[in-house]
Amino acid sequence: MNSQDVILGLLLDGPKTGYEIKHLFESPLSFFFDASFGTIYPTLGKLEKAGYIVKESVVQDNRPNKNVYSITEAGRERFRQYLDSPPEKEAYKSDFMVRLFFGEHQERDTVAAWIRQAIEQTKTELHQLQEGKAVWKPEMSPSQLICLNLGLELNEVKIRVLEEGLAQLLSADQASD
Amino acid sequence: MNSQDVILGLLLDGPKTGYEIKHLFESPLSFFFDASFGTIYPTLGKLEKAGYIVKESVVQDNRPNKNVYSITEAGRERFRQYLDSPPEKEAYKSDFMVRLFFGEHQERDTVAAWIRQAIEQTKTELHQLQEGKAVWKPEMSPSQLICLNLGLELNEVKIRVLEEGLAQLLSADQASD
DNA sequence: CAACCCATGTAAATCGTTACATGATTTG
DNA sequence: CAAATCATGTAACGATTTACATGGGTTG
Repeated sequence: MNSQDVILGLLLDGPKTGYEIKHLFESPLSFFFDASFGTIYPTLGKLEKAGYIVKESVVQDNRPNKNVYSITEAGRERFRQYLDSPPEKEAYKSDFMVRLFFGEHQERDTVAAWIRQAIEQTKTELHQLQEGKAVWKPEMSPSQLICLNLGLELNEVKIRVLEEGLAQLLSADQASD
Repeated sequence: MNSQDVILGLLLDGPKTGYEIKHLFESPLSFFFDASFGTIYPTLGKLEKAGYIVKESVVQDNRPNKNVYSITEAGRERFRQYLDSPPEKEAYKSDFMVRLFFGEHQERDTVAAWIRQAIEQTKTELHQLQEGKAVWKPEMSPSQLICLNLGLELNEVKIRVLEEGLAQLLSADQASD
């Protein structure tokens, strides 16, 4: 899976500009995949050259002109091929967790501060997802709802496990208190 | 955070070869970060050139010679700088979830099959982590235990949410039955 | 004797981020 | 009038994966 596959998937729903695609990454999808303009525009170029999408230039008044891309039959076929390929292994890459993994080399209070900060940040993200759910829910497919729910619950468990871990860390050894 | 930071962190505990480092990625750490030989060896080379680690060649009988790397004071300082830098955003990149996100364009039974497979795979990973926990637990630091617990619980929720989602998906519309 | 473990490395290819570059219009 | 929105793109750089390349020793 790469940006080509995801962008083709997004275009299944209808023609879009690169700018609009970027905005679609501010949905539950962003929890599992994200792309910047620096990826989106070159990818659209590649997909067009390969014949998977076609560009239509739209001249606008009072706005910059835009390029609207539509998926072709070749593009749909390419997307089907992606779905036929074996799914890649999941990768939960977490800088914070790596730091925590090396926590034994730090002061207990330093690690505790890291964890508290991670909890706060996760709570913020959870609230954003919860607000997002209220907004997006009506237009989401059942499948997408599962994605959103997973994002929500993953954050909830993370908060719970970190809170429990913090408590254990602080009770385990009282040396510096 | 990149492989340099993680490898320095691993060497805080004592000198290691590239081969041994690779094996350390078969621990709870692999849940949050992984690296292949193609990353490890060039990274060790860079770290050595930068003076963050030093190499000692060890000649062995009946085995290929090995290069044992130790962290230097400059390396420890570099690791401290990494810890002082702001943690990067987490990235839960999931091919399966992306596919699920586009599930509305597939047959309901196809999506259900995807979900069932994901549940099975997650259960397998969960069991492996549980077995690993029994093995590693005695030698793990409190911080590392939090990492492991998070890995465990994240998998558990994922299974629960997918099972619930599957049930809803199948009950929501009975059209094809 | 096949398979696996030990052990190190290189090269090509792919992929992606960040920063740069531009510029009109609308909104507070 | 500053900031945000709309809108597209390029270039440099960095990171990583996969495959290739080698080869002796041990174990079942």
